[in-house]
Amino acid sequence: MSGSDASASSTLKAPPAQFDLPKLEEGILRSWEENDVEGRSLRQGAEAAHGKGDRPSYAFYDGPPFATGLPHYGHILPGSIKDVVPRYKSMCGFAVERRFGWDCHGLPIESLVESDLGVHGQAEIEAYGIDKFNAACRAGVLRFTAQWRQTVGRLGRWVDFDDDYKTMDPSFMETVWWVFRQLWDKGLIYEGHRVQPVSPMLGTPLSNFEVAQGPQEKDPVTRKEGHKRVQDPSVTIRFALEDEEGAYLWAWTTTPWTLPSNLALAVHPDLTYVKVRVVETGEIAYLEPGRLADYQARERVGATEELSRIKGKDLEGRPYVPLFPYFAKYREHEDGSRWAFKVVCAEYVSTESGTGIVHQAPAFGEDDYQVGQREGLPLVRPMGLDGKFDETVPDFAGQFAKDADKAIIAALRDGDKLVDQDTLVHPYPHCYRTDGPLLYMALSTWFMKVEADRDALVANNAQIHWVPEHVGSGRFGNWLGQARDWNLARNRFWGTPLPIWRCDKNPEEMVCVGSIAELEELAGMAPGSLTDLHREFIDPITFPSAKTPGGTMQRVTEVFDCWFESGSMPYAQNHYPFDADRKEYVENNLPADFIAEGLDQTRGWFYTLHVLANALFGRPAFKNVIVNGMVLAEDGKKMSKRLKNYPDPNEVISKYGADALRAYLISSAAVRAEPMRFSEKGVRDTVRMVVLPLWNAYNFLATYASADGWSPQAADLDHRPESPLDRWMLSRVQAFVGQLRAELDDYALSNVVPAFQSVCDDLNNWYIRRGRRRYWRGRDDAAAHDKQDAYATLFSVLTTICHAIAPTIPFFSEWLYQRLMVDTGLAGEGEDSVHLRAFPEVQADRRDEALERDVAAVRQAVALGLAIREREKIGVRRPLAKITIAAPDETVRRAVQTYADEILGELNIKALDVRADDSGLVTLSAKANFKALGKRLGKRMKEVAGAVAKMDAAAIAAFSASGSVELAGETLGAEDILIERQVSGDTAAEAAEGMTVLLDTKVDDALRREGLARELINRIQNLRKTADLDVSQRISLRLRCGGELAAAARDETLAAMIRAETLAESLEVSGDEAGGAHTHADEIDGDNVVVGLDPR
RNA sequence: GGGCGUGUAGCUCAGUUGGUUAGAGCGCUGCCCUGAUAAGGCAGAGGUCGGAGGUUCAAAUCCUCCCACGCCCA
Repeated sequence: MSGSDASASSTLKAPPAQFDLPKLEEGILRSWEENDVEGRSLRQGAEAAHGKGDRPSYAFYDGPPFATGLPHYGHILPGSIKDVVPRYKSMCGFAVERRFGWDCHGLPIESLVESDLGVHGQAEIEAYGIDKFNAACRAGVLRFTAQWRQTVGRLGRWVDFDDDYKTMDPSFMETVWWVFRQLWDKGLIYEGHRVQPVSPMLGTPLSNFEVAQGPQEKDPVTRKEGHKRVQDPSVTIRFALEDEEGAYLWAWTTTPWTLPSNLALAVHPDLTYVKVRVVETGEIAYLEPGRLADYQARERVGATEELSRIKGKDLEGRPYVPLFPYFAKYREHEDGSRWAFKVVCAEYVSTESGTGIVHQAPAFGEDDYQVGQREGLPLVRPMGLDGKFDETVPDFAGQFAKDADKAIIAALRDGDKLVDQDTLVHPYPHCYRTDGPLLYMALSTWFMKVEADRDALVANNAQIHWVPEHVGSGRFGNWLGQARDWNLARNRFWGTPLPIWRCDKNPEEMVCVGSIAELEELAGMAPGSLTDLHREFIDPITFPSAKTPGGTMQRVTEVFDCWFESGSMPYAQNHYPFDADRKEYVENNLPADFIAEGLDQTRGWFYTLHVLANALFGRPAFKNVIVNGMVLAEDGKKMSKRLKNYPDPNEVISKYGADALRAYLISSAAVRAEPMRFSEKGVRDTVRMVVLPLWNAYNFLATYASADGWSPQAADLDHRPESPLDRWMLSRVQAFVGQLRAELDDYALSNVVPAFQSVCDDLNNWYIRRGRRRYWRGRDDAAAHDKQDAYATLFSVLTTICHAIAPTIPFFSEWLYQRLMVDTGLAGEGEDSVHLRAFPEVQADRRDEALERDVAAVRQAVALGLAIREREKIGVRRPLAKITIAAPDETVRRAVQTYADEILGELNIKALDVRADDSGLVTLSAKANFKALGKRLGKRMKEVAGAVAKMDAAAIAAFSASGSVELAGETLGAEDILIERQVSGDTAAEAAEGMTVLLDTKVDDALRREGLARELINRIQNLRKTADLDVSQRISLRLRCGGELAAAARDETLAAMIRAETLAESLEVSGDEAGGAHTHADEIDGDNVVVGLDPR
């Protein structure tokens, strides 16, 4: 990328003074653009999809978002996941096709266009013209694609927007037809009814989405959206039993307009009903006794006399006289058996309201419809979508259903069929557009059979690797287990039309068209003349019936549920099977290797992909899926544009950087499908905790390498260094690479960033911290080869980490790669980006687990030593004479002995004493091992535990020696008692698992003076820093001080140390003057000191 | 109403087949260290483990009910 820079030196450049991640990222974006880096990566995938290239393909499906809104965190989170995995797989040698997709059809855009045009509902749209309406949808649907491309690109996501797929493309739509035709041929498609909410004023059925958009008055009781509290009639009607003279069934309804369509009465099979005589009128009635009491309590019914009790199921089948004459023909089948107007059983009948006997109009309620289907009742729907009664109900013909309520009630009263009339205020769904009440009615629609194939769906699901696992086995698995047939059709306009042509003379005769060519042939059109499959082009196409003389085949009016289109995406994005070029690719890459979407897609895209792949190919649609949880606002609420309770994603990226946002998101609970609270502070902290440590490490290397003129090109980077510190760090990095590979191979993204932070911590706070002096030596130093090792090791460690983290933080890793490999001329042909390189392999021969354990022991000893110094208030600058480390484990003892210099240097101590026995340092106490003893002892546990706790030093010693003890009548073995070590409060000691550390806190004159010398060095270094001197600047130094400080500064050895540490070529100590270009006055142990220095 | 999750320190989260001082990181406070670091080290404060019952010698963990939040379905 900077290959054009002819003057590129092979040494590392000094690091930039400022760390500005967003700015750095924008530079990387430009260089990716200039050098076609993203394009080269994407083309590898595209080539594989066309059967070219030599890389094995890794199939990734990108789920299409609706393009009608702007991208938000609900897209950015899965977008990040969808970038990390393909980048990783690309670095692992696969070709990953990554095509962006757009969901173009459906309600979101239709609703927007309805608003824009001010045209609402089926009738208005048809009057306006489907062609014009669809043209407006087409023109508007991609209005935000530029913003999407900008945000997704800025996020660093590599995905092909040029070769994207759109569900409105003719090629996509043709494959949807093909998919449907396959289902048709397999006999999986049937015509049926579904009860749907209808807005009568719009003359249109509404989707659940539209219903929920209704009046925003959230009902305080049901808390249902889209409902509004209205007053409705509440009527109780008597139905005369045919088989019992003078006896009636009392039923209740709030929708009198459905009574003309009554076909049955439902009772709960297990409820008990009473037969009573109303004292006042002598009428005999059946109903549920609790409900009767309620009517009586409200004084709607007078006193009654109970005659008998009967179970609901014993009422089943009893015939009654039709309430109205209109559909009395359904009373009996042709064979004379009872058909309608009888009592049926239904579990859903409740006793919360009404009479316990429910009026059934199968065309006007979901429950009624189900009961009607089960009982074989006819479907009677005496009105169209406009809600007006037709001629089959002559008394009310032309009246709107709700308006007819009054007349119907009056008719019932006149016929003496009304027991009670009241009103009721209750929540009822209303139209989001017209504000009028919705009517539920059974409408004809098209279904795909799913229920029959549940077993196969479940079996195929077992092959899918779900992350997290519980979504697959729980939510998704349960859903499959009770899957219902899929209503595929919508009475809408902007969608892929159902390719069914029906004969106008014989509705039974249908043709399902599976391709454009087939339709052209049927309709006698010139091949290639049909270029668009939307309704305005397809609906007018008719052709003569092949079976019914004089019949004309006309398309049914419905379009597909847009979920059917997105579920067809694996085939449709490749124009399968029509595109010969990609046919094989599609077949070879089913199921896909990987998809990722949000938890809300469980019943959405995940489901439709699965159902269609199962129906078409008998296979699952994907092998691995990461399900992310929902991103909530910081307050735990849903993110809401209206409430503005979250920061704009573009602003967050330009403020903190995309790498920070990505790292933050993919480390969150959301990648385990749990909800996460998005916090801007979290992103900010991620810069500091994830990106900066790596920058700091590079900064260190670059600072010294450029000062030293060290060149990685001249170095032997494969050299096996001798220093244990180097070997440890190299081993540590191999462990990191292995861990990252394991996590990524398992699609467990949430652990990637913590593993990276951990290795950076070891790099910065142990490897560099302990090794920094190795980089200070001059060129001619006798230990020059050690310095070479130090540079080479640090360089190779940074390079490896840079590659391994590249999929996660693509920008900073690219920047680092440019500095380490490209600027220095190490990158070869085609290696100009880290993202075109191979992911690091684990080099097992560089792993040294024993060494890693040793270093862990050393670091523990240091931590304990620092804790003691803290408690004893002895700063680390003050040297101490001796540290004693007691450890029973021999390998630990050998480790601290071997790396004694590290411990002594880090803790500023002169001598180390290692021993096995810590008996002089700690007191021992005994505790029962509950886990081991609990099961065995049961109730005696408490008593024995008490006895163990009381063991004294002698008893513990005896137990340690023999490995067994008798307590409270129980024989306890070595496993049953835990010995705990505790240092006594008055010794300078600390104990931890397997190790006890003691410091000798006695300070003699020599130690004290050395401590003072180090204090002086500290003041001088601080002054150098405030004076902003270069780290290699030589100085001359003057100190004004007296007493012990002067004695320390005049001591020959200590003075040499001061000069060496501070790069002082001269050192004067006087009692009065300490002038110079830079001076600083301070106090050490109560004595004044003035430091003066001049650059030389 | 149903299904699936979630609820542990101010924040983000660990917490193994139930096992006895409930942990980490961040933040806060104090001290220390600094010849790379925008850092770092050591410690401290901070918890009715959502609530109530129950099982058990022993419950954050198992059971029941309830509450809150999220997604999906009705």
